[in-house]
Amino acid sequence: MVAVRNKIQSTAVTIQDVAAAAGVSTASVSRALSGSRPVRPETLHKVLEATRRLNYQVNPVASALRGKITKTVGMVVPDITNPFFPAVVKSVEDVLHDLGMSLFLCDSSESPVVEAERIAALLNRGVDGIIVSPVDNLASRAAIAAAAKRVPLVQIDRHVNVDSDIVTVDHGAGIALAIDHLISIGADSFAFVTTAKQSSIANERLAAYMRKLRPLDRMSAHRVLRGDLTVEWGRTAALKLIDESCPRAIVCANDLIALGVLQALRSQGLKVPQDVAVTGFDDGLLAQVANPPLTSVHQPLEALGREAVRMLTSAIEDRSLPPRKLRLAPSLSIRESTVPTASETAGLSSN
Amino acid sequence: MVAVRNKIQSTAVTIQDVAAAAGVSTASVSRALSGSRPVRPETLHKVLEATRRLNYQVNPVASALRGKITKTVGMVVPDITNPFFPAVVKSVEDVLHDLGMSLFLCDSSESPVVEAERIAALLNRGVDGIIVSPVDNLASRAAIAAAAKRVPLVQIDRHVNVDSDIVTVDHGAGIALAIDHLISIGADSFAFVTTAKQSSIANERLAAYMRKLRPLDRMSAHRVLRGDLTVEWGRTAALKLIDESCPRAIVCANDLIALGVLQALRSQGLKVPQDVAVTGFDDGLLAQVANPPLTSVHQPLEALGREAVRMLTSAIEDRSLPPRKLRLAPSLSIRESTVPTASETAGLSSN
DNA sequence: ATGAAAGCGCTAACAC
DNA sequence: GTGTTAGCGCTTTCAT
Repeated sequence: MVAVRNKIQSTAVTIQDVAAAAGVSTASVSRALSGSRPVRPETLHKVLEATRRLNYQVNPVASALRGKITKTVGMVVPDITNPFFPAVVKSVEDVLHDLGMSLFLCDSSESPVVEAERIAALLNRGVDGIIVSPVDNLASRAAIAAAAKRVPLVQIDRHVNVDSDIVTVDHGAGIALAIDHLISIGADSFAFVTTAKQSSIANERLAAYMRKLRPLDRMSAHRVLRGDLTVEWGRTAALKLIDESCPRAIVCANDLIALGVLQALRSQGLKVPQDVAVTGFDDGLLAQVANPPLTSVHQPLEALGREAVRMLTSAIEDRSLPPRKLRLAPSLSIRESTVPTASETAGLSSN
Repeated sequence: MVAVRNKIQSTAVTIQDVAAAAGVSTASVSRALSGSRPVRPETLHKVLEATRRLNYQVNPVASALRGKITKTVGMVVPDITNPFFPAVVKSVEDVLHDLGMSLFLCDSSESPVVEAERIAALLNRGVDGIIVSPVDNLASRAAIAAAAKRVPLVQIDRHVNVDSDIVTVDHGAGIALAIDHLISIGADSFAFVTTAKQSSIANERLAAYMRKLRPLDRMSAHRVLRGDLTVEWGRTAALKLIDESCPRAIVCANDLIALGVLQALRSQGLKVPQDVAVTGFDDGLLAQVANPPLTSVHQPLEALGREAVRMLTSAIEDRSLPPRKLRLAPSLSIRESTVPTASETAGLSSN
């Protein structure tokens, strides 16, 4: 006997059923359940009772068609495979569900074209708002500007030059934290390994690196290697540095790069942090699983997602709100890769 | 002048507008666009032209209310933060969008209760199908069985004992691959570090480990450490092994554990793979960023997602299809952590 | 505070 | 092959 699925099309209970059971009109049921207008306590009670008894659930599709809000939010990330994003997505999904909303997740695969398609699809679906981390400073602009005209939109982490809500951390301050720490453990020569792509965050991080180091060591301030935000580039860049004038500290633009750097240093027999100290940026899962564990600029991933949703929902409720910009403070998670060698000796040991 | 958003509520163009513009009925427009019934080439042409000219897009909400399909799929994963899942999600989202469908993503936070809530929410939203990776062998069963009765459902990776479609890899074969490789490079004593939780995949992996090793070395066959699927447990377990009788090879139930093991071995001054060889399972991002790079049983993550969608959509189209079970073949990605020491010497060097 | 009734935009019968 | 029409289940006037 072959199992056949879905024999029983559980006939959904409608608002009409509830109205009948409660002995009131469908309008009253709707009002009682949504609270859109006051109802007599007695009516409320009858409705609630019938609702519970019949196990009624509002049909969100019908509600959306009539009411013009879908209780859905779309999120577009450049690459869900980069561990930075799942952490944010998790937080977004969590908060959203507590508000009775659902999340359409889209991955733009780092392509502005795909990104524009996804945004268009979300708008077409009638999402109440969009959270997006734009792929490219320039190429993403048009689609995001257009979307922001139609629905509330918040840019998260990265952002293009569009008048919308923005939630991000202070990347410049993060880089400064990393450098201050490296200096405090005695590092006196530096390099910065980053991406060649132009994004708001890459630019901020680079500017902060140069600003901080210029007064200290012009050589270090200009020791900047540009590739992309990948492990491979981290490896390549580190090998270059080792070949040339290897600095005592390598500041990396994200954790992926930092892990590549760690691999390369190890493969060349260099000890971390004794020979070279390394810092990452993001401080997600990767920093914790690194070997040795990686000191990294911590981004409050959960807060980033939570605040993005908070901004979005407030903008959904009141569309006349002016765009706001939230800049969270980063911190530094100090781990083995830059642990001070001893309490009194401030220098990096060189054995 | 403060910017105010969404002044222009771009009045959506409806099927009526297209019908008027094309000089046909709304029914013809619907038929022409959906292909649900044949229309005269001339009609088709007029409709298409008007559609393009007005930039018409079908309203998915209205379509869903009337047509009983929403073109949405729900996916529930236990923890989007585990790099295994983002890779699968990416593939699912990608394929889905090519089919004109959208993805509701939910994270159950490894909780059967949350999982049940999310599944209920998805059903209430009228998703056409569900892809789920169940949290717990027993506790997830009820909600999944109930959902599978209402809509097509495919279990991915992990699965509970419910008559539904299933897509997974052959975990037993994967473990066998890892052990065979370790033997081929001369390992003669083993340990298995895994989770204590009961899941279909954990059980399969463990059974395969014991089955394979029993004939070779009963001592090794029973050297099994159970904790959970985390880096922390990997570290703890490795330290235990080092304390007691450290084997020459450590087989890990996933990459997270393997990374913890690598950290612990390094912290104790043991060299990988010279002193101890290590293998992981999943072979996602983590295996590549590991230091040293980790030999790992490769799961075809992209294929897993793609096949899950394929199964789901075919079940959506024909609900009378019997449940199917797809078991993909794993492979082994050999990296530095178990690289043979030399072509002729089969043994692990011990210096 | 409540009910009756009019649609939201679309698709599926049902006629022709 | 095409048009007409009746809703899908809900929210919201408009009366009362």
